Amino acid sequence: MSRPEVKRMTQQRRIILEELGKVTSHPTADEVYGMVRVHLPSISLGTVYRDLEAMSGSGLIQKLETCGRQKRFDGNPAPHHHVRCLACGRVGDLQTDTELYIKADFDDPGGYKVTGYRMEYTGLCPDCRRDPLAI
Amino acid sequence: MSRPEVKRMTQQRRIILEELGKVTSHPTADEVYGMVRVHLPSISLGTVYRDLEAMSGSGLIQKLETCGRQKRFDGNPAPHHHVRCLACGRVGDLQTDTELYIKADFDDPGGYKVTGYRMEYTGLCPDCRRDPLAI
DNA sequence: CTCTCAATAGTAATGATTACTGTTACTATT
DNA sequence: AATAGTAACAGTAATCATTACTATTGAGAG
Ligand SMILES: [Mn+2]
Ligand SMILES: [Mn+2]
Ligand SMILES: [Zn+2]
Ligand SMILES: [Zn+2]
Repeated sequence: MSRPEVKRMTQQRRIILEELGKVTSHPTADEVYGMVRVHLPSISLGTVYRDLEAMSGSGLIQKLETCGRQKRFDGNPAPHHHVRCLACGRVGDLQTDTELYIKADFDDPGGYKVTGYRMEYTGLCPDCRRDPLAI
Repeated sequence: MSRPEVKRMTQQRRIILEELGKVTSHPTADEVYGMVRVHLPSISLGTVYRDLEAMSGSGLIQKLETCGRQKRFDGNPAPHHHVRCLACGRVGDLQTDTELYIKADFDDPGGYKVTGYRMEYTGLCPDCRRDPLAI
């Protein structure tokens, strides 16, 4: 439960940040690895993981813990909502005007202190809409 | 993306169901394995995984895909909300009266068809409230 | 420019889950 | 009751994402 932070802006971090800024696709660590390797062929996958973790800890990017197997990352650090495609796992941005007035910060009779919530919309991405395979 | 279902109520499934009904703790597959082994020492962990998957597919139990590393299981198939402790990962039931009127089933300009949402409250469990270690 | 230690590449290890494989045991039918 | 068909089983190997380790490099403060 530690929070690594960015102390030095290395080549690796600068390029990861740059590449993440170019897309709106919320890539996985592995996908970021592929994008960055084009410009820095010797980068290690471990570095990508470590840097993504550190930069999200510092608020430069977002780590999306969508309820899939893999974590996804977002170059846009501003808070906003996301939809996850139930068929292929892709994640998209969602600008919903529906205000979420969810009563967080309350005591539950069960004894839990509720301080927040995590919300994720689900649905179908453009591609899977027209070809709805087994979901 | 297949959905295995229960066609035969075996010893293994009956006992898993029984043990899951005794607790309100939302155990992981591994914890269920421990509970069931007391009554059925020769059961295999793979069987526990398969049966939990099959019985949640059939609606006999719930699979909670809380955004932690491990899946958790709930003997209560009725829909209700959950809190996850940010310190230890434990999951509790939450009876919140706050009605969630979230506009699902709409089209996003991004092209996604939004059909639902997944919601999870976060906070601190009774134990971690009084001893707030590094979160 | 020099020094320090944060960060790196490369690789091994971990941990949860899933797949495989030969065997067992429900269930329906002769 | 014996037979057949096949769902489910135990045991084990494999997968996959992620994290840890270790010797080496380089960012950036002074
Ligand atoms: Mn986003
Ligand atoms: Mn529950
Ligand atoms: Zn899709
Ligand atoms: Zn706790």
